Amino acid sequence: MQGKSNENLRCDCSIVHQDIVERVQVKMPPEEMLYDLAELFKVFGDSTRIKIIWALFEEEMCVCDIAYLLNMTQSAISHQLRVLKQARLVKPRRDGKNIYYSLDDQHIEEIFNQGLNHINE
Amino acid sequence: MQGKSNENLRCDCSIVHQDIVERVQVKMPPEEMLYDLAELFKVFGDSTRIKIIWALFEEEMCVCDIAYLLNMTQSAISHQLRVLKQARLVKPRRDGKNIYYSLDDQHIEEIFNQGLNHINE
DNA sequence: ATATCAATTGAGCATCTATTCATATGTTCA
DNA sequence: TGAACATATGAATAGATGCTCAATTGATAT
Repeated sequence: MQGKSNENLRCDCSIVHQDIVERVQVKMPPEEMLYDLAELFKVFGDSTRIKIIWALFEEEMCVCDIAYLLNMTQSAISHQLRVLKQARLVKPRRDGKNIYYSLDDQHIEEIFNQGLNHINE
Repeated sequence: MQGKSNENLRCDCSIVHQDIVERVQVKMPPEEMLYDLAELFKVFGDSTRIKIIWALFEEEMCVCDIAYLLNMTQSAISHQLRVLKQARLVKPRRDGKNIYYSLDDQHIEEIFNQGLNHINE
């Protein structure tokens, strides 16, 4: 009988492979890092944002252009750009009345390509 | 005056950079592909699933072990494994009463590494 | 100043999601 | 066969999320 000694654990299994768990445990990155990673992927986990990013692979665009391209309201796009901006994935540049957005990260394209590799295999 | 000719568009801007939009438009991958990509990242966009995957980087584990490692109920883990299984990211192997899960994809680690590059820059 | 236009912002709402709880399935062993 | 255990599954629920609508901010030009 191993596991769940006196600690308040939520797993109710009676037998745990203690050796395996401990080996894995020491390899796990800090909680916060894994949380941040999930937050980043959450940003990628929406097709509107994916489309925006993909469009910006090509060249910078203003909010209005993106809304037109995706046939969505400018408000919806603006909300999504805020999410992308907070994740440091895009950056704005003002030019008169327009605000042009461009990609602010070099890793995105590689991440997307690997994602497509998974989908297409 | 460009844009929104007779089509039923949702963008209410009066001036759209038609040339830019058209150039980007032809470069955009098919809608379905972008949707699938978002679906994949959605799976990565949860810290519980991130933790499960990271644990499985090390070695295969049974449901019970994962629950113990992450201090969560076995039911919660099982639900999440189902999501990962449907996304073809993990695969099960039965051994007696236990079901051992392991990673079913080579691209995941690269995707995660690029994600961490973004976070740590 | 005032009108106009692009973009942002906040509230409201419908939808989705992760977990919990209870129950079912499937395997082993006596 | 039946008891014990590991896992899966379905319903219920609280919290998150993406869009809409209305109002606001900020810039330009007359």
